[in-house]
Amino acid sequence: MAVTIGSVAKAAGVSVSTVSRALNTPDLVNAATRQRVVAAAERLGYTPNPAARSLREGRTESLGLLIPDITNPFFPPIFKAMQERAKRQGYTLLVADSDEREADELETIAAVSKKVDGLVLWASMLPENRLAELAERMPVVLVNRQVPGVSEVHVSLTDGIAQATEHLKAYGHQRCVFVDGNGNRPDQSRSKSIREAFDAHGMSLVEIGPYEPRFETGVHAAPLVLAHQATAVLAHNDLVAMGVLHQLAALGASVPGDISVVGIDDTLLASVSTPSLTTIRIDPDEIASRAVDLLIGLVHERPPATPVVQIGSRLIPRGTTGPVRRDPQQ
Amino acid sequence: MAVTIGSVAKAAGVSVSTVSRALNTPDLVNAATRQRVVAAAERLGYTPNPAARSLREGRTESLGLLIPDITNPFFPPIFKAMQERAKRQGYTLLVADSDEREADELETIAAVSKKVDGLVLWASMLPENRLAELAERMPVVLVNRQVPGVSEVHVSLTDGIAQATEHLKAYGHQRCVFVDGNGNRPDQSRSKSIREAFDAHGMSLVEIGPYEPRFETGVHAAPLVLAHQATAVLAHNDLVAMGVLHQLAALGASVPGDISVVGIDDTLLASVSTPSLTTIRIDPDEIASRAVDLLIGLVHERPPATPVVQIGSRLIPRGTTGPVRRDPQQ
DNA sequence: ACACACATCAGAAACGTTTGCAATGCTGCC
DNA sequence: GGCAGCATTGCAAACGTTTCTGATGTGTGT
Repeated sequence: MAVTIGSVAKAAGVSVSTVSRALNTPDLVNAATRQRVVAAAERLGYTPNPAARSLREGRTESLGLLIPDITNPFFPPIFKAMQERAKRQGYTLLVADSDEREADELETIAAVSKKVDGLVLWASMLPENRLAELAERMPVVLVNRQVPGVSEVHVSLTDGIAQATEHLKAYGHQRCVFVDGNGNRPDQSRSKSIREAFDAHGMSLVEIGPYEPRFETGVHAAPLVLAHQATAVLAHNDLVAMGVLHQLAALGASVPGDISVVGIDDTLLASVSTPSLTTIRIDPDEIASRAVDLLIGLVHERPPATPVVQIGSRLIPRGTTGPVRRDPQQ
Repeated sequence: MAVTIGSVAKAAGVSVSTVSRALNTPDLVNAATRQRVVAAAERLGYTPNPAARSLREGRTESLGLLIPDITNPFFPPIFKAMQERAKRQGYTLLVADSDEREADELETIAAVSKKVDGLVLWASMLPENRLAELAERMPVVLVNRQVPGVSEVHVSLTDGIAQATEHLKAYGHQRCVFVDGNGNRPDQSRSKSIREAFDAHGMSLVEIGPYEPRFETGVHAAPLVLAHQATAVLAHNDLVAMGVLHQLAALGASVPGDISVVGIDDTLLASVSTPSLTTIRIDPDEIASRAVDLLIGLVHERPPATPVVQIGSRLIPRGTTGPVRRDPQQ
């Protein structure tokens, strides 16, 4: 039924081992026979059975990517870039969505780990010892989660936030609200960077939250921004910023006339909103490349040069930030 | 190194075949030995090697999903639902993004087809004969693409568009622009349904396009809407609608005061826009369930009851539609 | 007591591939 | 002319699993 290496061997009048060599290590076989073999393989439409090859080789030529929620528009471009990057190096990328639940994450890892040669775990919620233990057994690259001894790609918002702070300061803003949407996740670096940047610039920061990073969180935060008499909002991500934007409009506050809004992630949402959203961009291609290359390096037993790779960020000024109103019409 | 069925056998003091039976067909083994086996398996943390199992069984317990562009916010919820549905039936879902290019699609299918038991192809751009040929070789379910003899899930916009038309008519709209963002894809049913619905309600329809389904398409279309003196816009999808919304605001037209806007797909974009976007909803869970169940049926040699499954749609009225202005202030 | 069914388990084959090892024939060198 | 070495190829093992076949023992009915 299916066309195996045996069929090709028979068609070309050689043994299976010769077929295998002709296709994998062409130098080891006579030019004439090689040609017969590839012709036969071509004619029969032969492609090797990956299960058999995996079994023999102990490698699957696949990588796994575990993300909290593919529905968050931040992730699709990253997935796409990783898939592209992996494909160019001969790997298939297997994504799984852990749905933000620790239990699901464990289950998914169990289901997927044997089908791949390595894993990229994005903002894993698993306890540190489990991650360390997993990394013992197979190549693992963490993103936005720090565990001693495990390779990591870390997205640093420091630059982007510094730029956002300067940007707001230049527009005359003094008092800003940060809507923390980190929920109860382990990585607290986002709010920490923000606190430091505002301190450094001598600006006043009101933190509200932490809440879940949802649109409704922004909706909920909007009246608080007005109540705190802030003139600018920095949201945990673009989605939350959209909620703020939406509710500010409903409350009759104009953006950026009355209030400036800054998001984080530069997702599709930011570029399609009205007005378009000033946000802090994290380059998906860069994260994808670094994470995939790091992981493939680990698969090939090439330990990383540095245990943690830093990814930068930068402000993308757009339509939701502007000068603070001199004479606020009450 | 790795823990195989052999390790478990040795640890439990039985043969490999007994281990296999104890885990797969427990009825065939004595209760006492079964318990010893499962205890040993548990203790060693044994999980079967999927490559070996696939090789032996000829099945991979995986399904493939090929979509044009995961970056389109319509797809993530569908992927998520399909993954969930597949998981519950013991399958892993492998997604691949064909990036809207026919060449990539072929290549991706080649790379993925041997790793899965069946494929869901979303809006495939491949020629009919290739699809028919592929469906000969393996279980295939098409979505939004019709090929005789191949199973299909078809999203019908008929209901949703009819509702949208009535909705606009009730608000007094007479003249509407349809922004066709179908590009050069094979499936023309979207524009056809719209034409028919407007004809049936005696409303005037101006079609512009076809363009690619991008935000910029909507931006480009916005002034044309005003030029055509229409009071409503129906966009090919939510993303295009967002472009229209954005540019209408830039042109000083208020929504829904001056112009009403309707999208299609009910993506995240629709719910987070300001004002929130009236759109036609296609239930991702329903498509996902039907497609996955259909495909798994085919994998198990259960031919579908009907060759093509229809999925409905309905209007979700939100903030971008309203009554046409009686006295248009020039 | 004997045949027979049945429960329980071990052994071995098979899935498709790669690769170590050995066999063959040829070349070239002394 | 003989022999070492090399190019070329086939054979067989191995990867981990499932399942077919058969062996062994136990109980049952006559």
